Amino acid sequence: MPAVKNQSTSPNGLALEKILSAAEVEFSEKGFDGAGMKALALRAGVSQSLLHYHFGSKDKLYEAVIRERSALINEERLSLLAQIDLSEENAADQIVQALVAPALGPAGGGRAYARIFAGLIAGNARDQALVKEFYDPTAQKFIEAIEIALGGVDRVVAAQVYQFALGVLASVISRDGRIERLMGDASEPLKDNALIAQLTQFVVGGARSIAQQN
Amino acid sequence: MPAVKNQSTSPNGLALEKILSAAEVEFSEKGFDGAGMKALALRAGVSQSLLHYHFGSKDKLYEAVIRERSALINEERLSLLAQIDLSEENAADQIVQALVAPALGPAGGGRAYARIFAGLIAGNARDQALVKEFYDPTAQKFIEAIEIALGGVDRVVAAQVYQFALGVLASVISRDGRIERLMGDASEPLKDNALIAQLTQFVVGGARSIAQQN
DNA sequence: ACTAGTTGACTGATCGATCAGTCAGTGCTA
DNA sequence: TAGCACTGACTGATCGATCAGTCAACTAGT
Repeated sequence: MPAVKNQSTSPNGLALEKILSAAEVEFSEKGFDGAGMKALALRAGVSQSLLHYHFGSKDKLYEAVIRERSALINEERLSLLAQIDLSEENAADQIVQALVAPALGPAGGGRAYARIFAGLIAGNARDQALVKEFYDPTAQKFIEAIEIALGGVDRVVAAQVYQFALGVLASVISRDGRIERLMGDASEPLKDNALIAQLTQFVVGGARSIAQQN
Repeated sequence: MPAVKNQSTSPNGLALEKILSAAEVEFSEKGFDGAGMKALALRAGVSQSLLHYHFGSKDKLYEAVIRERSALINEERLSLLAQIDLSEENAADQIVQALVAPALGPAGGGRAYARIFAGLIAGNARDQALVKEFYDPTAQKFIEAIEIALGGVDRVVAAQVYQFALGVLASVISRDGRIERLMGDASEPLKDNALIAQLTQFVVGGARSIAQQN
């Protein structure tokens, strides 16, 4: 059992990547407990044994999926965050977009992110541990930026705003057709950039509303 | 198999209620797939067979849990909503509180609600069907109220605001200790009423920000 | 008032299916 | 021939569900 090895390098056409992407879909659709190693292997087009050969256990495979996706998202988030001039007028808007866009964009793998959200909200212990390890460091950076962009608000307020913003993101990340249902007949929901713009408007508006009364 | 029968009446010390409350806890902690009928029966202090005797299947039992809890929450929400004068200045604040407070309060059974959120965000088909049946009608009423309270905004905007508000609620409903972690050392998170107040401030601020630019 | 018949709540045993995980062995490459 | 990727056959455990059957409570007939 070579454990995980082969992190992301290699020019190979190995089965590792097939497994990882199949696992991401499977876990996203069924959740950790709902997903089965047999079905997962079938989707990846490899034997079930190979999953254990490469990753050792179901838990490890799940962790590998989260690790891989979080690395992509965090990289893009921090890259966008670094380009922001926090003294600018609309710094807060840029911060929110840096937080939100990577999760919704092509590199985002919204499905895996949705899974993490689901696990968190449900209070699942496994996902909590993964979030702490893979997402907390980046979250800290964003909270510090929010402190400044909002005019030097308290850290408690900034953390609260960050939490709220994630909640709004979570509400958008699952495209389940409910919003269309609730809007009724002829209306169409916002798409992509327009949705991100409105989301940002909402979060920044809410944040400023909180900030100015504290 | 008497199916569900005994909806809520009866002065009995029957096992039905023990099963339902045990199921609510079990499903909340482990999710639908993670929860086991054996463990659930053990927690309720009855035989595993009795679960099938009363509810027929695991799916039906899950549905019964959601139905019971959603009835309580919807009742309280609609009751609070009916008391609001939509022409008042702070009608929007009252609407948000009417939406949020029942889910966080004692009658709310925040755990079960968190589960529903989790399923929705994860895109689970089963939970989507339940939400459509048990939560959509109340949601429609709230969206109509938001339309008016925000000064006659478009229905699309009102629905979007409702969705955002639910997301913020979801971010708060799971007390998993992350917010404390992100705040750092000495700080303490908001509790109960103060939290609801800040949540409301955020949502209404965000909603107004969206409304006035459309 | 006693009993036979009926019902409903509930249980222990057990079902086939499926679960994650193991292992000996095969083929390919260096 | 040594090492690596990979597979098929397999295991014990656990899953949700079904079964026949027990037991107390209630009703009806005499």
